[in-house]
Formats: sequence, C-alpha cells, structure tokens
Amino acid sequence: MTRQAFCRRQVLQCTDAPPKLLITSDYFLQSVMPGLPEDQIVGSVLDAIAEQRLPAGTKLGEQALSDLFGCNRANVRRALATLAAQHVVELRPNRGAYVMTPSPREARNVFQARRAIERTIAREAAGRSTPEDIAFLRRNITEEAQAKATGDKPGELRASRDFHLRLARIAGNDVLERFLSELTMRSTLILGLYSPQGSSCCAEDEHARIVDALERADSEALVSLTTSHLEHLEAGLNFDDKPRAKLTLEDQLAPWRDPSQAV
Amino acid sequence: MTRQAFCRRQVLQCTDAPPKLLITSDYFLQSVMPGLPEDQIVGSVLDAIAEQRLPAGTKLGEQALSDLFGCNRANVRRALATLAAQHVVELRPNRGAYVMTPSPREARNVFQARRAIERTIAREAAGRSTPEDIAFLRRNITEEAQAKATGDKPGELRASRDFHLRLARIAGNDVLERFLSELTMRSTLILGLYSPQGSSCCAEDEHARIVDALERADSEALVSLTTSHLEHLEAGLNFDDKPRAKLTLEDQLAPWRDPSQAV
DNA sequence: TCATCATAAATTGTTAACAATCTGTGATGA
DNA sequence: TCATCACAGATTGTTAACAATTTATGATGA
Repeated sequence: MTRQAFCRRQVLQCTDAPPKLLITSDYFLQSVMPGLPEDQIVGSVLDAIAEQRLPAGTKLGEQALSDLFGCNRANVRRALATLAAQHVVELRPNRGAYVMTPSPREARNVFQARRAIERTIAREAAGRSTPEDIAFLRRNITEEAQAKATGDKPGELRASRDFHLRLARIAGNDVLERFLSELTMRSTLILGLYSPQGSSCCAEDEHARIVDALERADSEALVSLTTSHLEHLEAGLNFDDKPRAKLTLEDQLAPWRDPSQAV
Repeated sequence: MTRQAFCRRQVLQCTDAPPKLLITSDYFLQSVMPGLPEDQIVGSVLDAIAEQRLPAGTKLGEQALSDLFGCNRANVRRALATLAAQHVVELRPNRGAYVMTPSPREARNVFQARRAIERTIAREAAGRSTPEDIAFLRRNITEEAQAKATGDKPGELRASRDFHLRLARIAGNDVLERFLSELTMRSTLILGLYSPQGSSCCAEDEHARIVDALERADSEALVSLTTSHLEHLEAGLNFDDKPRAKLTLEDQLAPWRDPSQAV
C-alpha cells in the first residue's frame, strides 16, 4: 500500500469516530455559568491538553469547535488567538490551528523556566501556607497515588498539575501563577512526546516531602526539593527517539505531521 | 535607512497627525512585509505601550484601530484577544478594550516575577555573550544616556527595554525571553503610573556594570547586579499617591478612568 | 507502478449587515 | 439645583454569505 493511500485510510478512521476532538463541551456549565463562549473554549481546550486527551499536533478545526460549543466561528477564532498567545496552540495561516508540538530545545527551555519560577514560588510559599493548604496538598497526593494505581493517567496528570499550581497560589503571586499554569500545560505536551510510555509524571514521595517542608516553613529545603523534583522530571525525558504521540501509531501517519514543521 | 530608523520617522510623522491614538500604523511595513494584519496591530500597540505613548487606561476602540490599520474589525478583535492574553490590555465585555492599569499589588508581583526570571537569565547569559553582544549593549547604554540627556523619554524607555531583552536573547531561552518581554511591557505601564515624574527608568551605570560583569563572564556578579538593579527600580516606585498618568491632566479628566475600575 | 496534473470538496479568511448594549445628552419634575 | 428618565448616537457582539486558499480525490500518461 502506498504511503498516500495509507494516509487516506487513517484519515477515514479518524474522522468517522464520532467525537473527533476529545474535548468535552459541558452543556450544563455552558448554559448556567456566565462565562463568555470563548472562555469556555479556551478552558476546555486547556483542560483537554492538561490531561493529554489532546495530543500534540491535533488539528483544531474551526467548524468542529463551533459545532461542539454551539457558537459562531468568530468566537472560535478569538479563542484560538488566545490559545496561540499562550504558545499552547500553533496558528498556521490558511491552514488552521494545531496543538503545539514542542521541540527538544523548547522542552529544555520550558523546564529551565519552570525551575526559575518554581524556585521563587517555593521561597515565597514557605511560611504562607494555611492548614487548609496543607490538607489540600496531602489529599492531592493520595488522589494522585490512587489515579496512578488505577491507571487513570488523566487523573494523575491533573492531580500533579493541581499540586504545583496550588503551591503557586500559596505563594500569592498571580503573575507567577499564570506563567506556571502555561508552563505546566506545555510540560504535559512535552511529557506526551518525550517521556517513556509508562513513566509517571511525578514521583509521589517527592511531593510528600515538599509538603513536609512547607508545613515546617523550611524555605531552604522547599527550594532545593522543588528544584531537584523538576530536575528529576526533566531527566526522565528521552529526546533520542523521534517524538511520538500517545499511541505510537496514529501520529506517525497523521497527514499534518509533515517534516517541514520540525523546528 | 534602517528599519528601526524608518519606524521612528514614521512615529513623528504620525503623531502630529489627527489620529487620537498614538499608534503608528506603518504603511510601508504593512504593504511590504509579509506580516498578518493582526500581528501589525499587536506589534504597534506593544511598541506604543513600551514607549509610554499609550498610557494605562486608554481605550482601544475597534473602529479607531481598524481605520488606523486599514483592516476589518475581525482582525482587530483577534489582535485585542492576543493582547488581552498577555495582560497588557483589559477586555471588558460590551465595553471595549483598555490598556491595562496595574494595581500596586500587581506591580509588586510583576517585579518579583522579573527578579525570578532575570536572575536565571543573568546566570545563563554569563559566558554566552559574543563580542557583538557586548558591542550592542555598550552602544545601547550610550543611546539611553543620549535619550535621557535630550529628554527623549520614549527613546530612553525603548533603550532600557532593549537592554534587558538583549540579555534574555543572550541567555538563549525563548520562553524566558517572551515572559520578560511581557513583564517589561507591564513594567512600563507601572512606571508610568507610580514613578515620580522626572525619574529615569534605569540608572545607567548599573547597566554599564552589568555589561562589565557579562564581559568578564562573572556569573555571580551578574546575578547580584541584576537583582539589585531590579530592586532599585522597584524601590523608586511610589504607591502612596493615587495612580496618575503621564501628563497629570488629560488623565484626571478622561471619562474612562472611573473609580470602579480600581482593583 | 509512479508521478503529475486538474478538479471537487472542505477549510480558512474577509466582509458587511444587523442586533444588542452602552454612553452621552437634554428634558422633566421635585 | 439636583436626580431621574427617555432617547439618540456610538460602540460592541453576532450572524451569514462570499472569496481565497488548501486539501483530498481521481484521471492521465510515462
């Protein structure tokens, strides 16, 4: 079978699956909550990426999104512009929007930025945590462990992300919190591309020790634990193999993953 | 004529013209360069903010922008969404887009984030600078001094911003560079609101000493000089008086600066 | 079989008209 | 004088149709 014909078959397989995009448009929230439609789209896409339901390279068609969320294309376009500004989505003129595919270099930069930001967050968070914060974080750790035990990868990723973002919240700096939010999103894409198949995203005992240090308000320990935690995360990446997507197949064959895109 | 010089000339030509918004729509670049219209808008607005031609609170009307740049409102809306994603513009539903007015709390967070990021940039930049980089930075310092001497505030701000962004470029991390780009923009808004009238944005000898340390590849000195430089900058802010705009008048009277907006 | 090319379908980009909302102005009445 | 209200103008939000471009498909010929 020719490569061309093979691609066609794959396209058919992909398109005939009822939910083309693994994004949940929650009609309950949509009708009840006051949020603007474009915020709904942005939030849903970010959630989907954060839980690796949307792998890198996925096309985000305007029609598909406007159908999913029951709004017009103008809103979709604004949402995509917002996502592109966060470097989570790539806008190719006349071709559409695609979930960003981070290069190895970009991956290193993202993790370096995370170290810079989370170090400061750790220093600031020490001594500012309330008992509620500690309780939240400990509960989060058990949640992550449970998700990992049951093979619930999205749940595991969500828990891990929530852990880091909660620390940012404790530190009390909106700016750093937003930067970290973007970086964790991009980290998820990176992990999806470059981390060995079954590897978990965070070693749980590291999170536990971070909470211990936080509870003791041990600023120095908190900083060094956070730093090494991120270094371990980055060390687990493997850039030698070609970037792959979740299921090892469907990606190599996808028509949009052309070589010219490589950065 | 260099592209930069051309842009500057355009600025002068445009500012004495009727257009209410001090944004230059460079028709030369617009017609020749391949950039999308929305990128033109985003770039021009960012430039205008970076040089304090657009003070905090200025309304960015859709009609005005689409007239200025000769494009349709759809492009303007996308551009505004991009600017809003960078927290440089505030989108108020049904009311329009306004240049962000940072609160004192936001100001502190921005500078804390800058310290976190620029420290890492300093550490990475040490030992990576080329002779061209050093030459650029020394030239930049004299440019800034000259702008300060001639009372060219926009030129001074641009030079100072270019200095910090060049360091980020030297450090070689796109992610940190983009974050810093956003933060310097917001810093300019903050300085416009909270810094005493005549104060200059950066002490020039501090920049000079930073370049010296960079040339010596003295990582430790570079980090500490950068940190203290930012601390001096932040220490020069005055949050006691009410936030004011550049010309002390035109702002107090402006209809859009209502008290309910204060955060 | 393979590459090239033309054509049809699908997708993105643009435009203009219309609806909804906000803002400013002036009249009214206490 | 002051507050309230209605109305006209201006601005933002939405929609649908159309144009431009890309992508998929099939035919043609070496």
